[in-house]
Amino acid sequence: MKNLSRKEREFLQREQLIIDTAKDIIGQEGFNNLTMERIAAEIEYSKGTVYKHFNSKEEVVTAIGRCCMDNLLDMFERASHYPGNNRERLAAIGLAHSLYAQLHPVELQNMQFISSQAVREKVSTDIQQEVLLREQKITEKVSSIVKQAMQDGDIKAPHDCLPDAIVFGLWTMSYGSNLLHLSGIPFEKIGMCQPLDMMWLNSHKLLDSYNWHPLSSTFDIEKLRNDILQACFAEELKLLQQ
Amino acid sequence: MKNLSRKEREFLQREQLIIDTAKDIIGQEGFNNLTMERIAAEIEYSKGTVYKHFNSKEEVVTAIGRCCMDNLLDMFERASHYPGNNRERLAAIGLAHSLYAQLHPVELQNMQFISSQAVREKVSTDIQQEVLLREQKITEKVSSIVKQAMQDGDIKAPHDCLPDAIVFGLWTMSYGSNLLHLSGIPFEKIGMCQPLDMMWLNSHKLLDSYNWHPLSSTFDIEKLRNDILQACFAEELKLLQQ
DNA sequence: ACATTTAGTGACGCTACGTCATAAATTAGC
DNA sequence: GCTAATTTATGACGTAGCGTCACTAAATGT
Repeated sequence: MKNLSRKEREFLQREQLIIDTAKDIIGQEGFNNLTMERIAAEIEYSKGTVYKHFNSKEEVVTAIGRCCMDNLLDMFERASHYPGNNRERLAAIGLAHSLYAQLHPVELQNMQFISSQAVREKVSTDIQQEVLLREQKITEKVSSIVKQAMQDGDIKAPHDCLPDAIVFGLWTMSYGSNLLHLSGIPFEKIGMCQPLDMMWLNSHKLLDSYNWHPLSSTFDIEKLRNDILQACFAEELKLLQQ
Repeated sequence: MKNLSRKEREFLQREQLIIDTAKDIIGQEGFNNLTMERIAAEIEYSKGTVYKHFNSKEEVVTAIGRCCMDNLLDMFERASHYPGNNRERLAAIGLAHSLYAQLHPVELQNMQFISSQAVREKVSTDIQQEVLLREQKITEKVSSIVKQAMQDGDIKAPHDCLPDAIVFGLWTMSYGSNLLHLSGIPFEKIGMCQPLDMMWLNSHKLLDSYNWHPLSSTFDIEKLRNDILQACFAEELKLLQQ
Protein backbone atom coordinates (compact mmCIF):
# COMPACT_ATOMS: atom_id res chain seq x y z
CA MET A 1 0.00 0.00 0.00
CA LYS A 2 2.85 2.35 0.76
CA ASN A 3 4.45 2.00 -2.65
CA LEU A 4 1.95 4.42 -4.14
CA SER A 5 2.83 7.96 -5.07
CA ARG A 6 1.02 10.86 -3.48
CA LYS A 7 -0.88 11.28 -6.75
CA GLU A 8 -2.06 7.72 -6.72
CA ARG A 9 -3.13 7.94 -3.13
CA GLU A 10 -5.04 11.12 -3.81
CA PHE A 11 -6.71 9.43 -6.74
CA LEU A 12 -7.84 6.49 -4.66
CA GLN A 13 -8.99 8.80 -1.92
CA ARG A 14 -11.10 10.77 -4.35
CA GLU A 15 -12.55 7.59 -5.73
CA GLN A 16 -13.75 6.74 -2.26
CA LEU A 17 -15.09 10.26 -1.87
CA ILE A 18 -17.13 9.84 -5.03
CA ILE A 19 -18.52 6.54 -3.81
CA ASP A 20 -19.42 7.93 -0.39
CA THR A 21 -20.98 11.02 -1.88
CA ALA A 22 -23.03 9.06 -4.38
CA LYS A 23 -24.23 6.79 -1.60
CA ASP A 24 -25.37 9.78 0.41
CA ILE A 25 -27.25 11.21 -2.54
CA ILE A 26 -29.03 7.93 -3.15
CA GLY A 27 -29.84 7.63 0.54
CA GLN A 28 -31.26 11.11 0.74
CA GLU A 29 -32.83 11.60 -2.65
CA GLY A 30 -33.20 8.19 -4.23
CA PHE A 31 -31.63 6.54 -7.24
CA ASN A 32 -33.37 8.72 -9.75
CA ASN A 33 -31.85 11.88 -8.41
CA LEU A 34 -28.34 10.59 -8.62
CA THR A 35 -26.65 12.25 -11.59
CA MET A 36 -23.02 12.55 -12.53
CA GLU A 37 -23.33 16.34 -12.44
CA ARG A 38 -24.76 16.15 -8.96
CA ILE A 39 -21.86 14.05 -7.74
CA ALA A 40 -19.37 16.40 -9.38
CA ALA A 41 -20.94 19.43 -7.76
CA GLU A 42 -20.96 17.76 -4.36
CA ILE A 43 -17.30 16.79 -4.40
CA GLU A 44 -16.38 20.13 -5.99
CA TYR A 45 -14.79 18.68 -9.08
CA SER A 46 -16.06 18.70 -12.62
CA LYS A 47 -18.00 16.01 -14.38
CA GLY A 48 -14.99 15.11 -16.49
CA THR A 49 -13.06 14.22 -13.38
CA VAL A 50 -15.76 11.87 -12.18
CA TYR A 51 -15.60 10.18 -15.57
CA LYS A 52 -11.87 9.67 -15.03
CA HIS A 53 -12.88 7.25 -12.29
CA PHE A 54 -16.04 5.66 -13.63
CA ASN A 55 -17.22 5.20 -17.19
CA SER A 56 -20.86 5.48 -16.33
CA LYS A 57 -23.35 6.12 -13.61
CA GLU A 58 -23.93 2.38 -13.45
CA GLU A 59 -20.30 1.83 -12.63
CA VAL A 60 -20.62 4.24 -9.75
CA VAL A 61 -23.55 2.38 -8.24
CA THR A 62 -21.76 -0.90 -8.78
CA ALA A 63 -18.75 0.48 -6.94
CA ILE A 64 -21.07 1.44 -4.11
CA GLY A 65 -22.32 -2.13 -4.12
CA ARG A 66 -18.76 -3.35 -3.83
CA CYS A 67 -18.27 -1.27 -0.69
CA CYS A 68 -21.56 -2.44 0.75
CA MET A 69 -20.44 -6.00 0.33
CA ASP A 70 -17.30 -5.17 2.23
CA ASN A 71 -19.43 -3.90 5.06
CA LEU A 72 -21.53 -7.03 5.01
CA LEU A 73 -18.39 -9.14 4.97
CA ASP A 74 -17.16 -7.29 8.05
CA MET A 75 -20.27 -8.25 9.95
CA PHE A 76 -20.00 -11.85 8.76
CA GLU A 77 -16.40 -11.90 9.91
CA ARG A 78 -17.39 -10.76 13.36
CA ALA A 79 -20.25 -13.25 13.48
CA SER A 80 -18.01 -16.13 12.52
CA HIS A 81 -15.94 -15.47 15.62
CA TYR A 82 -18.86 -15.95 17.99
CA PRO A 83 -17.50 -18.18 20.72
CA GLY A 84 -19.78 -21.14 20.29
CA ASN A 85 -20.20 -24.34 18.30
CA ASN A 86 -20.37 -24.42 14.52
CA ARG A 87 -24.11 -24.27 14.42
CA GLU A 88 -24.15 -21.22 16.65
CA ARG A 89 -21.51 -19.51 14.55
CA LEU A 90 -23.54 -20.16 11.44
CA ALA A 91 -26.64 -18.81 13.12
CA ALA A 92 -24.65 -15.72 14.02
CA ILE A 93 -23.96 -15.13 10.35
CA GLY A 94 -27.65 -15.42 9.58
CA LEU A 95 -28.36 -12.84 12.23
CA ALA A 96 -25.65 -10.61 10.81
CA HIS A 97 -27.42 -10.68 7.48
CA SER A 98 -30.75 -9.73 9.04
CA LEU A 99 -29.21 -6.95 11.05
CA TYR A 100 -27.48 -5.64 7.99
CA ALA A 101 -30.78 -5.60 6.11
CA GLN A 102 -32.42 -3.63 8.88
CA LEU A 103 -29.59 -1.21 9.47
CA HIS A 104 -28.66 -0.55 5.87
CA PRO A 105 -31.76 -0.89 3.74
CA VAL A 106 -30.36 1.48 1.17
CA GLU A 107 -27.22 -0.59 0.78
CA LEU A 108 -29.32 -3.67 0.31
CA GLN A 109 -31.43 -1.93 -2.28
CA ASN A 110 -28.27 -0.97 -4.02
CA MET A 111 -27.00 -4.53 -4.11
CA GLN A 112 -30.32 -5.64 -5.53
CA PHE A 113 -30.21 -2.90 -8.13
CA ILE A 114 -26.73 -3.66 -9.39
CA SER A 115 -27.62 -7.30 -9.90
CA SER A 116 -30.33 -6.36 -12.39
CA GLN A 117 -29.71 -6.90 -16.05
CA ALA A 118 -30.23 -3.25 -16.91
CA VAL A 119 -27.32 -2.19 -14.73
CA ARG A 120 -25.05 -5.10 -15.54
CA GLU A 121 -25.27 -4.37 -19.24
CA LYS A 122 -23.53 -1.08 -18.69
CA VAL A 123 -20.75 -2.15 -16.36
CA SER A 124 -17.32 -3.29 -17.48
CA THR A 125 -16.43 -6.91 -16.78
CA ASP A 126 -13.54 -5.76 -14.59
CA ILE A 127 -15.84 -4.08 -12.13
CA GLN A 128 -18.31 -6.94 -12.28
CA GLN A 129 -15.46 -9.25 -11.45
CA GLU A 130 -14.77 -7.19 -8.33
CA VAL A 131 -18.35 -7.74 -7.23
CA LEU A 132 -18.23 -11.42 -8.00
CA LEU A 133 -15.11 -11.72 -5.89
CA ARG A 134 -16.97 -10.27 -2.93
CA GLU A 135 -19.85 -12.61 -3.49
CA GLN A 136 -17.48 -15.53 -3.40
CA LYS A 137 -15.80 -14.30 -0.23
CA ILE A 138 -19.17 -14.04 1.45
CA THR A 139 -20.23 -17.50 0.35
CA GLU A 140 -16.85 -18.83 1.41
CA LYS A 141 -17.40 -17.57 4.96
CA VAL A 142 -20.56 -19.62 5.26
CA SER A 143 -19.14 -22.57 3.41
CA SER A 144 -16.09 -22.86 5.64
CA ILE A 145 -18.27 -23.22 8.72
CA VAL A 146 -20.34 -25.94 7.08
CA LYS A 147 -17.19 -27.79 6.13
CA GLN A 148 -15.81 -27.43 9.63
CA ALA A 149 -19.03 -28.82 11.03
CA MET A 150 -18.75 -31.86 8.80
CA GLN A 151 -15.18 -32.43 9.88
CA ASP A 152 -16.19 -32.11 13.51
CA GLY A 153 -18.98 -34.60 12.97
CA ASP A 154 -21.77 -32.14 13.80
CA ILE A 155 -23.59 -33.26 10.68
CA LYS A 156 -24.22 -36.94 10.84
CA ALA A 157 -25.45 -38.09 7.45
CA PRO A 158 -22.99 -37.07 4.74
CA HIS A 159 -24.21 -36.62 1.23
CA ASP A 160 -22.74 -35.77 -2.17
CA CYS A 161 -23.30 -32.08 -2.62
CA LEU A 162 -24.53 -31.57 0.91
CA PRO A 163 -22.31 -28.68 2.02
CA ASP A 164 -23.30 -26.72 -1.07
CA ALA A 165 -26.94 -27.43 -0.55
CA ILE A 166 -26.86 -26.18 3.04
CA VAL A 167 -25.01 -23.03 2.09
CA PHE A 168 -27.36 -22.51 -0.79
CA GLY A 169 -30.46 -23.10 1.27
CA LEU A 170 -29.46 -20.68 3.98
CA TRP A 171 -28.22 -18.12 1.52
CA THR A 172 -31.35 -18.13 -0.62
CA MET A 173 -33.67 -17.96 2.36
CA SER A 174 -31.72 -15.12 3.84
CA TYR A 175 -31.47 -13.31 0.54
CA GLY A 176 -35.13 -13.75 -0.23
CA SER A 177 -36.19 -12.71 3.27
CA ASN A 178 -34.18 -9.56 3.18
CA LEU A 179 -35.49 -8.58 -0.20
CA LEU A 180 -39.05 -9.24 0.86
CA HIS A 181 -38.37 -7.32 4.05
CA LEU A 182 -37.37 -4.23 2.12
CA SER A 183 -40.02 -4.68 -0.54
CA GLY A 184 -42.24 -2.85 1.87
CA ILE A 185 -45.02 -5.41 1.77
CA PRO A 186 -46.89 -4.91 5.04
CA PHE A 187 -46.69 -8.47 6.34
CA GLU A 188 -48.32 -7.66 9.62
CA LYS A 189 -51.31 -6.11 7.93
CA ILE A 190 -51.93 -9.11 5.73
CA GLY A 191 -51.78 -11.23 8.84
CA MET A 192 -48.26 -12.58 8.64
CA CYS A 193 -45.47 -12.58 11.16
CA GLN A 194 -42.27 -10.60 10.92
CA PRO A 195 -40.29 -11.88 7.96
CA LEU A 196 -37.02 -11.77 9.83
CA ASP A 197 -38.46 -13.78 12.72
CA MET A 198 -39.70 -16.39 10.31
CA MET A 199 -36.31 -16.42 8.67
CA TRP A 200 -34.63 -17.19 11.97
CA LEU A 201 -37.02 -20.05 12.65
CA ASN A 202 -36.77 -21.50 9.16
CA SER A 203 -33.02 -21.50 9.01
CA HIS A 204 -32.95 -23.56 12.19
CA LYS A 205 -35.58 -25.87 10.75
CA LEU A 206 -33.40 -26.41 7.72
CA LEU A 207 -30.32 -27.17 9.79
CA ASP A 208 -32.35 -29.60 11.92
CA SER A 209 -33.49 -31.33 8.78
CA TYR A 210 -29.90 -31.85 7.77
CA ASN A 211 -29.48 -33.36 11.19
CA TRP A 212 -26.97 -30.75 12.24
CA HIS A 213 -26.18 -31.19 15.93
CA PRO A 214 -27.04 -29.85 18.37
CA LEU A 215 -30.63 -29.92 17.11
CA SER A 216 -32.77 -26.91 17.90
CA SER A 217 -34.99 -29.10 20.06
CA THR A 218 -32.12 -29.36 22.54
CA PHE A 219 -31.65 -25.64 23.15
CA ASP A 220 -33.53 -22.36 23.18
CA ILE A 221 -33.15 -20.55 19.86
CA GLU A 222 -34.51 -17.32 21.29
CA LYS A 223 -31.87 -17.32 23.99
CA LEU A 224 -29.21 -18.04 21.38
CA ARG A 225 -30.42 -15.12 19.35
CA ASN A 226 -30.08 -12.76 22.25
CA ASP A 227 -26.71 -14.15 23.24
CA ILE A 228 -25.33 -13.64 19.77
CA LEU A 229 -26.77 -10.16 19.50
CA GLN A 230 -25.19 -9.19 22.82
CA ALA A 231 -21.85 -10.77 22.05
CA CYS A 232 -21.31 -9.68 18.46
CA PHE A 233 -23.70 -6.89 17.63
CA ALA A 234 -24.37 -4.86 20.74
CA GLU A 235 -23.64 -1.67 18.87
CA GLU A 236 -25.85 -2.49 15.90
CA LEU A 237 -28.63 -3.45 18.25
CA LYS A 238 -28.43 -0.10 19.98
CA LEU A 239 -28.57 1.72 16.66
CA LEU A 240 -31.57 -0.30 15.68
CA GLN A 241 -33.54 0.27 18.84
CA GLN A 242 -33.41 4.03 18.84
CA MET B 1 -66.44 -7.84 -20.47
CA LYS B 2 -69.04 -7.39 -23.19
CA ASN B 3 -70.32 -4.13 -21.82
CA LEU B 4 -67.42 -2.27 -23.36
CA SER B 5 -67.72 -0.17 -26.45
CA ARG B 6 -65.68 -0.98 -29.52
CA LYS B 7 -63.44 1.98 -28.64
CA GLU B 8 -62.78 0.66 -25.19
CA ARG B 9 -62.00 -2.79 -26.48
CA GLU B 10 -59.62 -1.36 -29.03
CA PHE B 11 -57.94 0.62 -26.32
CA LEU B 12 -57.40 -2.41 -24.12
CA GLN B 13 -56.21 -4.38 -27.10
CA ARG B 14 -53.63 -1.75 -27.94
CA GLU B 15 -52.50 -1.66 -24.34
CA GLN B 16 -51.74 -5.35 -24.58
CA LEU B 17 -49.99 -4.76 -27.89
CA ILE B 18 -47.75 -2.19 -26.25
CA ILE B 19 -46.92 -4.57 -23.44
CA ASP B 20 -46.17 -7.45 -25.79
CA THR B 21 -44.08 -5.26 -28.05
CA ALA B 22 -42.08 -3.83 -25.19
CA LYS B 23 -41.47 -7.31 -23.87
CA ASP B 24 -40.13 -8.40 -27.23
CA ILE B 25 -37.81 -5.42 -27.42
CA ILE B 26 -36.43 -6.14 -23.96
CA GLY B 27 -36.01 -9.80 -24.81
CA GLN B 28 -34.17 -9.08 -28.02
CA GLU B 29 -32.24 -5.95 -27.22
CA GLY B 30 -32.16 -5.60 -23.46
CA PHE B 31 -33.66 -3.09 -21.06
CA ASN B 32 -31.42 -0.29 -22.11
CA ASN B 33 -32.63 -0.32 -25.68
CA LEU B 34 -36.25 -0.04 -24.70
CA THR B 35 -37.43 3.49 -25.45
CA MET B 36 -40.87 4.96 -25.76
CA GLU B 37 -40.08 6.03 -29.33
CA ARG B 38 -39.02 2.50 -30.18
CA ILE B 39 -42.29 1.09 -28.87
CA ALA B 40 -44.27 3.70 -30.75
CA ALA B 41 -42.45 2.95 -34.00
CA GLU B 42 -43.00 -0.78 -33.56
CA ILE B 43 -46.74 -0.56 -32.98
CA GLU B 44 -47.07 2.15 -35.65
CA TYR B 45 -48.54 4.75 -33.41
CA SER B 46 -46.97 7.93 -32.14
CA LYS B 47 -45.24 8.44 -28.85
CA GLY B 48 -48.12 10.52 -27.59
CA THR B 49 -50.45 7.57 -27.96
CA VAL B 50 -48.19 5.34 -25.91
CA TYR B 51 -48.26 8.01 -23.22
CA LYS B 52 -52.06 7.83 -23.27
CA HIS B 53 -51.62 4.33 -21.81
CA PHE B 54 -48.59 4.68 -19.58
CA ASN B 55 -47.16 7.71 -17.86
CA SER B 56 -43.59 6.52 -18.05
CA LYS B 57 -41.31 3.87 -19.34
CA GLU B 58 -41.23 2.42 -15.83
CA GLU B 59 -44.99 1.97 -15.92
CA VAL B 60 -44.61 -0.01 -19.11
CA VAL B 61 -42.09 -2.40 -17.59
CA THR B 62 -44.24 -2.69 -14.50
CA ALA B 63 -47.20 -3.59 -16.67
CA ILE B 64 -45.05 -6.25 -18.30
CA GLY B 65 -44.30 -7.52 -14.83
CA ARG B 66 -48.00 -7.71 -14.09
CA CYS B 67 -48.50 -9.94 -17.13
CA CYS B 68 -45.55 -12.10 -16.19
CA MET B 69 -47.11 -12.69 -12.82
CA ASP B 70 -50.28 -13.78 -14.52
CA ASN B 71 -48.28 -16.34 -16.46
CA LEU B 72 -46.64 -17.55 -13.29
CA LEU B 73 -50.00 -17.76 -11.59
CA ASP B 74 -51.27 -19.90 -14.46
CA MET B 75 -48.52 -22.41 -13.90
CA PHE B 76 -49.16 -22.38 -10.15
CA GLU B 77 -52.81 -23.01 -10.83
CA ARG B 78 -52.01 -26.02 -12.96
CA ALA B 79 -49.53 -27.29 -10.38
CA SER B 80 -52.05 -27.00 -7.56
CA HIS B 81 -54.31 -29.44 -9.40
CA TYR B 82 -51.72 -32.18 -9.46
CA PRO B 83 -53.63 -35.28 -8.40
CA GLY B 84 -51.73 -36.12 -5.26
CA ASN B 85 -51.55 -35.32 -1.58
CA ASN B 86 -51.03 -31.83 -0.22
CA ARG B 87 -47.31 -32.18 0.03
CA GLU B 88 -47.07 -33.30 -3.56
CA ARG B 89 -49.24 -30.45 -4.73
CA LEU B 90 -47.04 -28.00 -2.89
CA ALA B 91 -43.96 -29.57 -4.42
CA ALA B 92 -45.58 -29.17 -7.82
CA ILE B 93 -45.83 -25.45 -7.21
CA GLY B 94 -42.16 -25.32 -6.35
CA LEU B 95 -41.35 -27.08 -9.58
CA ALA B 96 -43.59 -24.69 -11.46
CA HIS B 97 -41.54 -21.82 -10.12
CA SER B 98 -38.29 -23.43 -11.21
CA LEU B 99 -39.62 -24.23 -14.65
CA TYR B 100 -40.85 -20.71 -15.02
CA ALA B 101 -37.41 -19.38 -14.13
CA GLN B 102 -35.79 -21.57 -16.74
CA LEU B 103 -38.32 -20.98 -19.48
CA HIS B 104 -38.81 -17.27 -19.00
CA PRO B 105 -35.59 -15.78 -17.67
CA VAL B 106 -36.40 -12.43 -19.19
CA GLU B 107 -39.74 -12.31 -17.41
CA LEU B 108 -38.03 -13.12 -14.16
CA GLN B 109 -35.46 -10.41 -14.74
CA ASN B 110 -38.29 -8.06 -15.38
CA MET B 111 -40.01 -8.94 -12.12
CA GLN B 112 -36.76 -8.39 -10.29
CA PHE B 113 -36.24 -5.08 -12.01
CA ILE B 114 -39.66 -3.68 -11.22
CA SER B 115 -39.22 -4.45 -7.55
CA SER B 116 -36.17 -2.20 -7.36
CA GLN B 117 -36.52 1.15 -5.70
CA ALA B 118 -35.43 3.05 -8.80
CA VAL B 119 -38.37 1.73 -10.78
CA ARG B 120 -40.92 1.86 -8.00
CA GLU B 121 -40.25 5.54 -7.43
CA LYS B 122 -41.58 6.31 -10.89
CA VAL B 123 -44.68 4.16 -10.89
CA SER B 124 -48.12 5.32 -9.77
CA THR B 125 -49.53 3.64 -6.69
CA ASP B 126 -52.44 2.32 -8.77
CA ILE B 127 -50.19 0.24 -10.95
CA GLN B 128 -48.13 -0.86 -7.97
CA GLN B 129 -51.33 -2.00 -6.36
CA GLU B 130 -52.03 -4.18 -9.37
CA VAL B 131 -48.67 -5.85 -8.89
CA LEU B 132 -49.21 -6.29 -5.19
CA LEU B 133 -52.54 -7.94 -5.90
CA ARG B 134 -50.79 -10.53 -8.07
CA GLU B 135 -48.21 -11.12 -5.40
CA GLN B 136 -50.97 -11.80 -2.93
CA LYS B 137 -52.75 -14.17 -5.29
CA ILE B 138 -49.55 -16.12 -5.76
CA THR B 139 -48.89 -16.30 -2.05
CA GLU B 140 -52.47 -17.27 -1.48
CA LYS B 141 -52.13 -20.28 -3.78
CA VAL B 142 -49.32 -21.62 -1.64
CA SER B 143 -50.94 -20.63 1.59
CA SER B 144 -54.20 -22.42 0.84
CA ILE B 145 -52.39 -25.72 0.37
CA VAL B 146 -50.55 -25.31 3.65
CA LYS B 147 -53.82 -24.57 5.42
CA GLN B 148 -55.47 -27.56 3.79
CA ALA B 149 -52.60 -29.75 4.95
CA MET B 150 -53.08 -28.56 8.50
CA GLN B 151 -56.78 -29.29 8.33
CA ASP B 152 -56.09 -32.73 6.92
CA GLY B 153 -53.63 -33.39 9.71
CA ASP B 154 -50.62 -33.78 7.41
CA ILE B 155 -48.71 -31.44 9.66
CA LYS B 156 -48.61 -32.85 13.14
CA ALA B 157 -47.20 -30.21 15.44
CA PRO B 158 -49.20 -27.00 15.14
CA HIS B 159 -47.59 -23.72 15.99
CA ASP B 160 -48.60 -20.07 16.18
CA CYS B 161 -47.54 -18.55 12.91
CA LEU B 162 -46.60 -21.88 11.39
CA PRO B 163 -48.48 -21.70 8.09
CA ASP B 164 -46.95 -18.30 7.38
CA ALA B 165 -43.51 -19.51 8.19
CA ILE B 166 -43.76 -22.47 5.84
CA VAL B 167 -45.09 -20.34 3.01
CA PHE B 168 -42.43 -17.78 3.69
CA GLY B 169 -39.62 -20.31 3.88
CA LEU B 170 -40.56 -21.95 0.61
CA TRP B 171 -41.19 -18.67 -1.09
CA THR B 172 -37.92 -17.08 -0.08
CA MET B 173 -35.88 -20.13 -1.00
CA SER B 174 -37.57 -20.36 -4.34
CA TYR B 175 -37.26 -16.66 -4.96
CA GLY B 176 -33.62 -16.57 -3.96
CA SER B 177 -32.79 -19.66 -5.99
CA ASN B 178 -34.33 -18.31 -9.12
CA LEU B 179 -32.56 -15.00 -8.78
CA LEU B 180 -29.24 -16.69 -8.18
CA HIS B 181 -29.99 -18.96 -11.10
CA LEU B 182 -30.35 -16.04 -13.45
CA SER B 183 -27.54 -14.06 -11.90
CA GLY B 184 -25.33 -16.03 -14.22
CA ILE B 185 -22.93 -17.13 -11.53
CA PRO B 186 -21.36 -20.30 -12.92
CA PHE B 187 -22.16 -22.61 -10.02
CA GLU B 188 -20.77 -25.68 -11.70
CA LYS B 189 -17.44 -24.01 -12.33
CA ILE B 190 -17.00 -22.99 -8.72
CA GLY B 191 -17.76 -26.56 -7.77
CA MET B 192 -21.38 -26.30 -6.76
CA CYS B 193 -24.37 -28.28 -7.84
CA GLN B 194 -27.23 -26.99 -9.93
CA PRO B 195 -29.08 -24.36 -7.93
CA LEU B 196 -32.46 -25.65 -8.96
CA ASP B 197 -31.58 -29.19 -7.90
CA MET B 198 -30.48 -27.90 -4.51
CA MET B 199 -33.69 -25.93 -4.27
CA TRP B 200 -35.76 -29.06 -4.81
CA LEU B 201 -33.85 -30.91 -2.12
CA ASN B 202 -33.95 -28.06 0.36
CA SER B 203 -37.64 -27.41 0.06
CA HIS B 204 -38.28 -31.05 0.95
CA LYS B 205 -35.86 -30.77 3.85
CA LEU B 206 -37.79 -27.81 5.14
CA LEU B 207 -41.13 -29.59 4.88
CA ASP B 208 -39.66 -32.61 6.66
CA SER B 209 -38.47 -30.36 9.41
CA TYR B 210 -41.98 -29.09 9.90
CA ASN B 211 -42.94 -32.74 10.15
CA TRP B 212 -45.16 -32.57 7.11
CA HIS B 213 -46.35 -36.05 6.25
CA PRO B 214 -45.55 -38.03 4.25
CA LEU B 215 -41.89 -37.35 5.08
CA SER B 216 -39.46 -37.44 2.19
CA SER B 217 -37.77 -40.44 3.75
CA THR B 218 -40.86 -42.48 2.91
CA PHE B 219 -40.90 -41.83 -0.83
CA ASP B 220 -38.60 -41.05 -3.75
CA ILE B 221 -38.41 -37.32 -4.39
CA GLU B 222 -36.78 -37.83 -7.78
CA LYS B 223 -39.63 -40.00 -8.91
CA LEU B 224 -42.10 -37.44 -7.62
CA ARG B 225 -40.33 -34.76 -9.58
CA ASN B 226 -40.62 -36.71 -12.81
CA ASP B 227 -44.22 -37.63 -12.15
CA ILE B 228 -45.18 -34.02 -11.61
CA LEU B 229 -43.28 -32.86 -14.64
CA GLN B 230 -45.04 -35.44 -16.81
CA ALA B 231 -48.45 -34.79 -15.37
CA CYS B 232 -48.50 -30.98 -15.28
CA PHE B 233 -45.69 -29.64 -17.39
CA ALA B 234 -45.06 -32.02 -20.27
CA GLU B 235 -45.17 -29.16 -22.71
CA GLU B 236 -42.81 -26.92 -20.75
CA LEU B 237 -40.43 -29.82 -20.35
CA LYS B 238 -40.32 -30.36 -24.09
CA LEU B 239 -39.62 -26.69 -24.70
CA LEU B 240 -36.84 -26.81 -22.18
CA GLN B 241 -35.13 -29.87 -23.56
CA GLN B 242 -34.75 -28.66 -27.10
C1' DA C 1 -74.11 18.78 -43.36
C1' DC C 2 -72.34 20.73 -39.58
C1' DA C 3 -70.92 20.98 -34.74
C1' DT C 4 -68.84 18.83 -31.01
C1' DT C 5 -66.26 15.62 -28.85
C1' DT C 6 -62.62 12.33 -28.83
C1' DA C 7 -58.30 10.26 -30.52
C1' DG C 8 -53.77 10.82 -32.30
C1' DT C 9 -49.63 13.40 -33.53
C1' DG C 10 -44.90 14.97 -33.49
C1' DA C 11 -42.37 19.26 -32.68
C1' DC C 12 -40.61 21.16 -28.56
C1' DG C 13 -38.27 21.93 -24.18
C1' DC C 14 -35.53 19.83 -21.00
C1' DT C 15 -32.43 16.96 -18.53
C1' DA C 16 -28.59 14.23 -18.22
C1' DC C 17 -25.32 11.40 -20.41
C1' DG C 18 -20.60 10.88 -22.17
C1' DT C 19 -16.78 13.24 -25.06
C1' DC C 20 -13.05 15.98 -26.12
C1' DA C 21 -10.51 20.13 -27.21
C1' DT C 22 -8.57 23.30 -24.27
C1' DA C 23 -6.83 25.24 -19.98
C1' DA C 24 -4.53 24.78 -15.61
C1' DA C 25 -1.33 22.67 -12.80
C1' DT C 26 2.36 19.84 -11.90
C1' DT C 27 6.74 17.81 -12.82
C1' DA C 28 11.20 17.46 -15.10
C1' DG C 29 15.18 19.25 -17.13
C1' DC C 30 18.61 22.63 -17.25
C1' DG D 1 14.30 29.93 -10.99
C1' DC D 2 12.61 29.42 -15.63
C1' DT D 3 10.77 26.99 -19.37
C1' DA D 4 9.29 22.79 -21.65
C1' DA D 5 6.81 18.60 -21.24
C1' DT D 6 3.47 16.01 -19.25
C1' DT D 7 -0.22 15.19 -16.49
C1' DT D 8 -4.71 16.49 -14.65
C1' DA D 9 -9.02 19.02 -14.67
C1' DT D 10 -12.58 21.48 -16.97
C1' DG D 11 -17.07 22.57 -18.89
C1' DA D 12 -19.06 23.49 -23.48
C1' DC D 13 -20.89 20.53 -26.82
C1' DG D 14 -23.38 16.93 -29.35
C1' DT D 15 -26.77 13.51 -28.64
C1' DA D 16 -30.52 10.69 -26.85
C1' DG D 17 -34.60 10.07 -24.89
C1' DC D 18 -38.16 11.57 -21.73
C1' DG D 19 -42.63 13.69 -21.13
C1' DT D 20 -45.81 17.65 -22.71
C1' DC D 21 -49.09 20.05 -25.24
C1' DA D 22 -51.04 22.77 -28.82
C1' DC D 23 -52.86 21.28 -32.80
C1' DT D 24 -54.90 18.17 -36.45
C1' DA D 25 -57.79 14.36 -37.91
C1' DA D 26 -61.39 11.35 -37.11
C1' DA D 27 -65.50 9.92 -35.11
C1' DT D 28 -69.83 10.77 -33.23
C1' DG D 29 -74.07 13.15 -32.41
C1' DT D 30 -77.83 16.22 -34.02
